[in-house]
Amino acid sequence: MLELKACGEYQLEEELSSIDLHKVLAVYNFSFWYDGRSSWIILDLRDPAVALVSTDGYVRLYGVTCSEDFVGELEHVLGISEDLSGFFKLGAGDPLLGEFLREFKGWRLRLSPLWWSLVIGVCQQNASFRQGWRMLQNIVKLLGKAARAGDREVLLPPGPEEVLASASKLREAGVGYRAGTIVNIAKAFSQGELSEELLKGLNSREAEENLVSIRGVGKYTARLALALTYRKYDLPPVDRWLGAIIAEVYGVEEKKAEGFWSMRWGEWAGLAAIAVTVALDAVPLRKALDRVRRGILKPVLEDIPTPYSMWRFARL
DNA sequence: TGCCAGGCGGGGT
DNA sequence: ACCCCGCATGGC
Repeated sequence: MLELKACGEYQLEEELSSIDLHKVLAVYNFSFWYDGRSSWIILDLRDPAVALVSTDGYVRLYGVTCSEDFVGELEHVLGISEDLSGFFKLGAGDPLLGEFLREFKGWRLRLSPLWWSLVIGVCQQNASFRQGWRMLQNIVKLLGKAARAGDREVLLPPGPEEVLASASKLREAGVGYRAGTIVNIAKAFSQGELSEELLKGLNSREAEENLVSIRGVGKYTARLALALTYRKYDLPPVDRWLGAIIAEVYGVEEKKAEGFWSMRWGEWAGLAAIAVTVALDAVPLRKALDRVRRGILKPVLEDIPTPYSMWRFARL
């Protein structure tokens, strides 16, 4: 098994004054990474490194090789120094997100490696929230790699190489025809055509252009990945679900929803798009429209998996 | 049991 | 620039 060395422990302090770590760790997390008290955070998949972060701010760092950069990298992944004041100001009183933003002021989006963000996007294609996250759970369980961090064990998502080495297992994970796209992405990484560093310096347009050149990766998947990996929020991933909700709430035509959303949220449009999925518990479109009409605009469901509650469910 | 769902690409017009 | 269809899979 992969052995990760203990690379140090420390307490997050002043950074936490405005952060609600439970919300940061709970949103879009799996039960095998977060148990309500502490969560595994992936710092690096290539040269594996993880952090175990408790809701009280205590941090343990582990890696195949230790690096001074782990502390800064963790802060980046958790978003604890991200200044969202402009976002919250812009969202105050918004008919769709206003209430959610008041309650989730301490939430920050956790980042994923580019490779994994793209897989997340692909699994959302033409599937319900629940089916998509079940695929991801299956991929980690069937193809992931176990690592020992100190006296604990952690399951890491497969990297591109692991996926290429056992691509047939993708079908077992229930991803259907998406398997081809995931393999295409894995090849792009493996052959060096694509890397997280490569896109970092590009603006969102250029990065999107680069990503959609992979067969099976379109605008939605590319933009979701830009938000989930780089906090590039200026190009929002607006799918049919969000488009229909925007049309309902703001009274615009569905085909103009994306343009409206970009205008409304500016540099925060991508984060706002993701926030809507959390606020509405990612329920299927009909129910989401119904909730919007009834004004239920923050997470309320506990008994079924939702973006905010899925960490409680061993099986999605 | 048949639909059909946070997309996508390829084919039409 | 649109519009429309098929697509693997699993849940309702």
